[in-house]
Amino acid sequence: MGCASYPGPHADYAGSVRLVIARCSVDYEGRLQAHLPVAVRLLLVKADGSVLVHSDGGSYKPLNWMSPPCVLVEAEPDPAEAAEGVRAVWTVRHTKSGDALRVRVHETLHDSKHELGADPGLVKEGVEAHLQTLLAEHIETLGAGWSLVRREHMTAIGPVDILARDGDRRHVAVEIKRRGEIDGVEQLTRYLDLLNRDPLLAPVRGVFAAQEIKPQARTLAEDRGIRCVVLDYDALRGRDDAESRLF
Amino acid sequence: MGCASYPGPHADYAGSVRLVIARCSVDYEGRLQAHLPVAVRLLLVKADGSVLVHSDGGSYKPLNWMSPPCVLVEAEPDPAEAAEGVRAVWTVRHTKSGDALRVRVHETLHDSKHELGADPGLVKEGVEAHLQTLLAEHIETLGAGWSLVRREHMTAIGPVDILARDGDRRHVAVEIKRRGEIDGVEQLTRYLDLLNRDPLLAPVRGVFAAQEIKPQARTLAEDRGIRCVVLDYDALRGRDDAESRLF
DNA sequence: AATTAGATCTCGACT
DNA sequence: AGTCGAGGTCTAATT
Repeated sequence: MGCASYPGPHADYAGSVRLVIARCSVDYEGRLQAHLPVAVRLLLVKADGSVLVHSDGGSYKPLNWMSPPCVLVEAEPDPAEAAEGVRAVWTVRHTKSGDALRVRVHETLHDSKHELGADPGLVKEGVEAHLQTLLAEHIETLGAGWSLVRREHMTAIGPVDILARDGDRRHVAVEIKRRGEIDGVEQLTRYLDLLNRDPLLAPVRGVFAAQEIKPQARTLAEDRGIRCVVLDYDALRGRDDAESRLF
Repeated sequence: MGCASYPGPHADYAGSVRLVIARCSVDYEGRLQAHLPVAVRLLLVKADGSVLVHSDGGSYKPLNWMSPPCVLVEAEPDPAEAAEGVRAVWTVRHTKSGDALRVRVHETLHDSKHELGADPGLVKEGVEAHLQTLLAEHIETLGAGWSLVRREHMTAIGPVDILARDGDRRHVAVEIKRRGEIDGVEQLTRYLDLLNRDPLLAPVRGVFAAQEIKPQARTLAEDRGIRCVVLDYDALRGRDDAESRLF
C-alpha cells in the first residue's frame, strides 16, 4: 500500500473495475491490425485504465484488449460515426508503444462500477522448479546407485539442471522439462557437447526427463543416444512426503 | 439457494455472461495448485460454463480461471465452511482433465446476467505469413542479382521458408521469423544439413531473417556461418505498395 | 532496463 | 485427435 508506481506481481493494490455491456465495434492498431464488427460484448475497464473486450465464449483471452500502462479517453462520435449510430467512442492508447484500441459504442445495455480493494495475490505450487528439487532429492529414481553431483551445474552456455553419476560413477547430465519438446533436446545436446570436452567429466551421457515427452522429441533424443524418462510428479511428491514423515 | 449448474442440458444460457462481484477465496487444483486468499474480486461466468477470476489490475490474464469444456455447480457450504463465513461454494470442474476450481463466496456485492448473442469474430492482418510473402516478392532485398527459386520448399523434415539463388546463382535457404531466437537457428541448421546432402543443390548457404534477432541467436547463427538479416516490415510493405502503384 | 525461459500458456493450421 | 508453430504472446526471474 501507499505505493504510487505501477504495482509489482504481489503488490497490494486497491482500485475499481467498470463493467459495461454494450453493442459496439472494436478496432486495434499496433503490432497488427484487428477489427471486431458490431455485436453485444462485455467491456471490462480496470483501475489502471486497461480494457478487456470479452465475448461469451472462448477462453480467458479477450477478443481484444489494451494492456497497461495506457490511457482511456471517452469522446463524442464525429458526424459520420453518429450517422451510423455510434453514441460514444473510446480511445485507449498505450502510453509507451502508441498502440491504440478504439471502441465505438452503439448502445449501452449495462454500466456499473465496483470497488475491489487490495488483492493479496496468488500462491502457486507445482511448477518445474519443484520437479527439479524433487528429482534431485530422489536421483535414485533414475537408477540404482545413482548419486547427485549438483543442481544447476554452470557451463559457458548456461546451467545444466542436474549433474549426476550413475551406478558406475560415470557422469550424467539431466535436463528437466514439464513438457519435453524438441528444443529441450537441442538444449541438452549443446550441454553434452560442451561437457564432453571437459576431460574431468567426460564421458557424459544425457537424460531427458519430463512429465510428458512429445514423440518428435523422443525420436530426436534417442537418435542422439539420450535416454528419455517420463517423470511422475505425484509419485515423486508422494515419495518425498513419505520420507518427511519418517523424520 | 439450491443447486444451479451451467451449462445444463436445457441451456438457454447460450450467449450470456454472468457478472459477480464477491468477497471470495479461490483454489485451483489441476496441473498445479494455486490459492487466492479472501478478497473482493470479479467473477465472470461465460455461456460455456467457463469462469474467470479477475482483480482490478494486472493484464488480460485472470488471477485464476477454468477453461471450457467445464461444468459449474453452485452448492451450500459445509458446516465448517459456513462457520468461517462462507455463503456458497462454486465448484468448476473440467470435463476431460478433472481439473477443479473452487470459489468460496463470503459475500456477494453484485450479481447480474446479460445476453450477448453470437459474436462475428475477429479479423486480423499483418502476421508472419505476410513477411514471407513480402520477402519472397522482394528477394533482391537480400542482395543484388538474387532470385527466388520457391517458397515453402519441401524437405523430409519440413518446408524451408524460402529457397533462393544469390548473385552467383548459388542456392541459399532463408528461414523467416518475426522474432529470431535460438530454436529458429537450430531449425535452419537442420534444413541446411539436409539440403547440402543433395548434389543438385549443394552448396547451400543459410540466411536467418527476422524483424528482431536475439543476441544469442545471432551468435549461434554466425558461429555456424549463417548470415543474419533484420527485416524492416514497414519498408518491405512500403516497397510493395510503391510497386503496386506503378502498375 | 534488457534478456531469458516457462506457461493451468492460448490459438489456429495441418496431419 | 494429436502435433506443431506463432502469439499484440504474457509473466516472472535474472543480469
